[in-house]
Amino acid sequence: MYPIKSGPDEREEVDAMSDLLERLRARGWRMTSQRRVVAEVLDGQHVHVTADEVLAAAALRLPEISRATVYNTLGELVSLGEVLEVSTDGRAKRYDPNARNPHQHLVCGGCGTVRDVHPVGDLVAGLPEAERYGFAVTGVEVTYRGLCPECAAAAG
Amino acid sequence: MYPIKSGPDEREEVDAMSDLLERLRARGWRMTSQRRVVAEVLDGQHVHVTADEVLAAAALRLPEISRATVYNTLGELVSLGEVLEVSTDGRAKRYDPNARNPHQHLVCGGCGTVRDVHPVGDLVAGLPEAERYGFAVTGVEVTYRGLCPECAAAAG
DNA sequence: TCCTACGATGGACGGAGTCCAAGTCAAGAA
DNA sequence: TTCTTGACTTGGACTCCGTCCATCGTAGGA
Repeated sequence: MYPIKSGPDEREEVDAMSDLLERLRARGWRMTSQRRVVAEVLDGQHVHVTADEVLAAAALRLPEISRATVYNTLGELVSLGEVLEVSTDGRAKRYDPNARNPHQHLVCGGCGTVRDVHPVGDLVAGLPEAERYGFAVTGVEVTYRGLCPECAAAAG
Repeated sequence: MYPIKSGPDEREEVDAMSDLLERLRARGWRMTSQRRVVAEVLDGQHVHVTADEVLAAAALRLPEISRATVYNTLGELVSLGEVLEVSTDGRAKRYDPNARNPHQHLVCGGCGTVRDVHPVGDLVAGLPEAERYGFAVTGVEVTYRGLCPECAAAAG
């Protein structure tokens, strides 16, 4: 029913998947085929996908899945902390399945590609006390901007 | 024709304004009443406004101004480097007239207030070469997240 | 003053996301 | 196994943000 390719890496992925599905079930998620497919699509991704891309990928397995369901499910995964929402360009939000591993983003101004990166040093510490205006600073999001090798080459 | 109020503070603002208008004229801007009004609206702002807020404020002075004109003018101001485009949430872009002074943003997770802040150190340098994946990194945007004193107090 | 190319207009359009009423079904209870 | 029920899904309408385009208007140079 689900055209899951098999291969040498498959076992590990399926196990990671079960972890995610188990965590979701443990938090009281009613496990529907739609939610399972959305979770699986995200879990297999190593890039940051848009809701539309999730919908397209999910529809390959479950053609009748609706846009509203995809948005609902993504929203729930975000509020459960399993997925990060990233809006790098003011256009479509992207979803980052790598939420359990703290990281920042490197975005290509040409093609929009987003890569996870890991800067060194304490980023929050870079903001002096005098610049905090009494805020309790709890986190920081960093987006590095540039051109990927392909776009840089195309730009001459 | 232009219902510009006059008052004790008016002189200073008009001078700063003339600077901006002069810069724009020097860059070959054809000075229309619409562009003048949009530039004036932005220049008077110390907060980060949406295109819609700019339109509303501009329409007070020039009721027949169109949305397309406001977007065009904002786009030009951005590409001239006079105004920064900021998208802190995935919703409407905001425009930051403080473009001539490099800065980052501190956002309150409670009320959404955005403050300009000035972190110390070279932020781009925090990204190791090995983490750049061949990208030509040209800039960095940092958003510090936290709670402002009021929201922190309200949260207990 | 006249010309003309640049800019403004406003309405249509498109993408992203939300909302809602009606139908469906997962999973616990009996 | 078969209810039962309320959480979930559907799809279409809707909103919001922004862009496009044909047409009209006008700033500013000749």
